Amino acid sequence: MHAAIETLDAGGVDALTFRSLASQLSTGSGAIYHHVANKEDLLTAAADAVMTSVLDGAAAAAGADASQGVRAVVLGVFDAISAHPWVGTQLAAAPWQPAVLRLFDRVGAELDALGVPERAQFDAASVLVHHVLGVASQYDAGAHLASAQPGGRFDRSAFLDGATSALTGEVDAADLPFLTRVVRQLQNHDDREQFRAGVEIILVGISHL
Amino acid sequence: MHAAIETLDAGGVDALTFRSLASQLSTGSGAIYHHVANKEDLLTAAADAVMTSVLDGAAAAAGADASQGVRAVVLGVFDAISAHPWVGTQLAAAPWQPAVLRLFDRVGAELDALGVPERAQFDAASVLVHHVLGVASQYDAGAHLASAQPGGRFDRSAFLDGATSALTGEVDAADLPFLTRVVRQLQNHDDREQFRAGVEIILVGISHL
DNA sequence: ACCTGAACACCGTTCAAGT
DNA sequence: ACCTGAACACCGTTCAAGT
Repeated sequence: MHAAIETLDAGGVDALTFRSLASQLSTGSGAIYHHVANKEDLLTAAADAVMTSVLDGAAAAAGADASQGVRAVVLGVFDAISAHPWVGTQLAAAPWQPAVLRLFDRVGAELDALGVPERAQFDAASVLVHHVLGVASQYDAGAHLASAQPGGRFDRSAFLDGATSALTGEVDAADLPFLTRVVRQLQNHDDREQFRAGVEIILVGISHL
Repeated sequence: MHAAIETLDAGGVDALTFRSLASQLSTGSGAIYHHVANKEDLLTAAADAVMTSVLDGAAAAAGADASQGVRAVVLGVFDAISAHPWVGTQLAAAPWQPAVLRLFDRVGAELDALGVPERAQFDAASVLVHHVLGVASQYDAGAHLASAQPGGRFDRSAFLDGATSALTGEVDAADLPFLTRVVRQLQNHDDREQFRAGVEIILVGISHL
């Protein structure tokens, strides 16, 4: 499992094959099936291991301030995904996998400590978790944009630079009037700041429940 | 493209191979590469086609009421994902693909019509889009749970039924105190209602910007 | 009991050869 | 110019054979 996470960190999901993992562990590829049921299981377990360690770390960072607890948890997960982009992909790939459940549970506990009414806790936790997952799913944009791009993708740097063609491939900037207009205020855009702003919007909404 | 969407609707992503698509079109597998660059491109284009048609449909449904515009768009996308689960997977799989950009742009336009201050529109649209994507990424749970499950997944029906083991595989219900406690109020839980509740929470937060 | 690694049944993708 | 479909380079997964 440790070895799998190393490979994933180094080369992403494509780099992790049963053959590569077997040779790294100096064993046969079939031997891995004695420890996991299949590849999906392997990725699920790897993501769960990362999430468990992140949530433990977030506990320490939050300290005694209940109002900062949710923020610490959720930003901790964001930072983990920045460091291990494959985790973001994996969280969004398999529904209700252990890593997501742990996150959900922890967010719910923090909301409880924050004094959110009991009947509203599930909905509230749900929005925060979905926000994290939504951001996570889009997060490896950087990694993808850094390499050569197939058609149909958004080139954010080109967009932000105000290049004539904001989009590569089949989508025309003229079809996206809002993004074209709003992009000017985003010259020094920071993914983490935007994630945080989203969390604050949601927390305001939750505080009115 | 039409043929690809049919195959995806019928059998999901696994059913769509270059060979199956080629035989359905009575051509050679290599011929498809004259129309798309690769498989990712094919899925991106298929999801974009669905999203474009959904957003056009949502325009009609919204009518003249500006305050219902965002809701109509976002619920329309949710319903489309219910009908075509592979779209949810695809939206969360490739970052900033055309389908996501169209959704983002449209949500932004609706927020503008709703009177959200200009400097707040990007953050606001971003939260709503991420919420949709987060929900989308978890949505094909039903499809997966219907079939035989490998370890490590959340069995929601078992959870909701209060079965002794809420989780299959390596995660223990005792590690999830919040979910274990809150699950009782979810006996007649409705995914669409919960999605809607999340949207309302976010809209309240946005209205305070 | 557990590991080995060749073999199987697939993929996506390419490309010489056809039309 | 466009299509064909066999061939290539991989996968995940299985399983008889070893230890």
